Amino acid sequence: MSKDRPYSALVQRLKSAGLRPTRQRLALAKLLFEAPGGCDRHITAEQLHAEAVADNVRVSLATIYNSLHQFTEAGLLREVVVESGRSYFDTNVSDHHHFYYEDSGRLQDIPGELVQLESLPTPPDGARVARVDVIIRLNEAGE
Amino acid sequence: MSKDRPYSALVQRLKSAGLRPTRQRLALAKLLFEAPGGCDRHITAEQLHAEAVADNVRVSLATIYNSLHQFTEAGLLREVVVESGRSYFDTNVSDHHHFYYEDSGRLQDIPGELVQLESLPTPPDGARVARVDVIIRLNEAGE
DNA sequence: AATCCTCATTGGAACCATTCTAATCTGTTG
DNA sequence: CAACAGATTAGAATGGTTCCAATGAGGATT
Repeated sequence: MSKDRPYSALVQRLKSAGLRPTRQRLALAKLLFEAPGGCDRHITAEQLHAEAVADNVRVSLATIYNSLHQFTEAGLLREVVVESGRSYFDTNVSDHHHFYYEDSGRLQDIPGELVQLESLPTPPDGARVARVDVIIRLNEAGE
Repeated sequence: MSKDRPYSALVQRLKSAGLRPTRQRLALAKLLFEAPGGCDRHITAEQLHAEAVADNVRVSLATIYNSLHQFTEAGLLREVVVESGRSYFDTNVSDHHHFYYEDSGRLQDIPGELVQLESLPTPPDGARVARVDVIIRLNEAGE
C-alpha cells in the first residue's frame, strides 16, 4: 500500500535501464507495463500516443517514438515487425513467438515452449544469431 | 535456342497466372526470374525500378508496385517483411526461411529443410495457418 | 533553493516508401 | 479496325517515422 510512492517500482525500472525517470517516460511506462489486466501488450506508437492523450498525459509523438526505441534498446520492450509500414512493440520480452491475424492486424503471443526449432542452421562465417523470430500468419477460416 | 521467341516462357508464365503479358510486366518478369546467375533474388520496389531504368525499360514506380503485388498474389513472388518501412520480394516461392543481416539489411535464403519446427501450436478457434515465417536475425560477430 | 550542465521534450517540417487518382494508352476480342 | 476492359502513367496524396532547432526539466553541486 505505498500510496505515497505509487511510481517507485517504475522509477527503479527506468533507472536501472539507464534512463532518467522523467514525467513522460514514467507515464508511458505506466501505460505499457501496468495496464489494467496486466497482460502483455502489442502496441503501436500511434496507439500509445492515443492512450496517453486519453489519460491526460501531455506528450508529443516524437517523445513516444524516442521512448519506445529507448525502452527497446534497454530490453524493456521488443519490436515486432509483421507488416511493412507499422511497428509493434511487445511488452513481453521473454523468449516467445507470435500469431499474426492478417485480416485484423492483431498480434498474439505464443508461449515460448510451444514452438521448438530443431536444428538451427549454423550462421555463416563471422555472424552471430541476434534473435529468431517465428511468425505464424493466420487467416479467418471460411468454416 | 528459341532466339525468335525469347519471351515465350515468360509469356506463358504470366498468362497462366491470369496476367496479361504487357511490355512492362514482361520486362519486369525477365529481370526478376531470368537474372543472370539464375539465383534467387530479394529485391525492393526501388531496386527493381532502378534495374529496369538501367536496362532501358521505361516503367513507372506505380507499375513496379502494381506488378510486384500482382506477381505476389499469383504466387510468382513472396513478400518478406523484416523491417518496418521496406518490403522485400523473394523470387523463391518454395518453402524456406531467412537469415537477415541486421547490419547490412541483406536477406539470405535458408533451405527449407534446415529449419524444422516441431509442434506447431494449434491455431485458435476458426483460424487457419496461412504461412509460417522464420527469420534468423544476425549480427556481425566481433571476433 | 539558485546555478549549471546535460539530457529530454516539443511542434512542425522533412522524409520515404507506398498508394491513389484521373487521364492516357494498349491488348485483346469481335 | 472498332471498341472496351484493363494497364500504365505522372504526380499528388498518405501515413508512419525521423529530424531539427528551440525550449524545458532532472539532478548534482553549492
